[in-house]
Amino acid sequence: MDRFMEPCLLLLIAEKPAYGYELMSRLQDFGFGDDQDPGMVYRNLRRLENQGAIESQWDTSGSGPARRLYEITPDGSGYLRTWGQILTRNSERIHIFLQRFKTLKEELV
Amino acid sequence: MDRFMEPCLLLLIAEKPAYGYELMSRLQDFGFGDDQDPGMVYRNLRRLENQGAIESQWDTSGSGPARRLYEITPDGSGYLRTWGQILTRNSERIHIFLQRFKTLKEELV
DNA sequence: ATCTTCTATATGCATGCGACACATAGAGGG
DNA sequence: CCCTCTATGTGTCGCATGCATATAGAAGAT
Repeated sequence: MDRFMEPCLLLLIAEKPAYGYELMSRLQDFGFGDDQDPGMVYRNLRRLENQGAIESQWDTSGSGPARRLYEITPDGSGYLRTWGQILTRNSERIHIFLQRFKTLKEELV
Repeated sequence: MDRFMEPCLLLLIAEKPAYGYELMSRLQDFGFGDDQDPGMVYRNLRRLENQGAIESQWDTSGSGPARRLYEITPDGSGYLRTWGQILTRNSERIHIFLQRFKTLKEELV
């Protein structure tokens, strides 16, 4: 899956502003492992912020170390819609493959 | 799409032995561009052959430059089945994303 | 008091794929 | 003789991923 984490993070943040550490576990909804590498998550968040898709502010309230609260921007909503189109297309391509693969297997019977 | 060309080439060759140049255009079935980069195709074929998934023999009959005829091996059939599982799973993950994305959009109305 | 664990964010490095350009070469037609 | 089509490759660069590692606050255990 190519950069699949990016649209998932965008969607999760669009649903509800969130922290990086929290997003790490919420990514499991989309089939990411529960042992998800933190590095990937934070790097993706950093890139999205550099692109202007999300914005963050430090949150020092609550216990434990300071954490960044991420929110989606209007630009980010646009990126998310684009990702929706890309993934719809990818889903169609995979579907074509799987259909043809299934046909091939049946012919071998 | 991550390495999506590899299973597509395997499937096409499994359906019928083929030449690289021919496969370049047949890849369009799976949404690859008609201006497909030859480099990627030949590198993928080379890798598959190194992995033992396919075998080739030079074909000097016919007009034009010599060409390699690729055929799938038993190992290659195994790889193809594995790819089928991987892509089924990826398709499910994308489906989850698209469903949730759709839900989010509807809530915004 | 100190040690470990949990929360939370971040960097360093190696590897490998993809995108683009470029190279080589046989065969046929104008 | 040049151009185009067929056919198979290599060179290079950027970037994403995977794995390890660093930093640090806070809470609970001994």
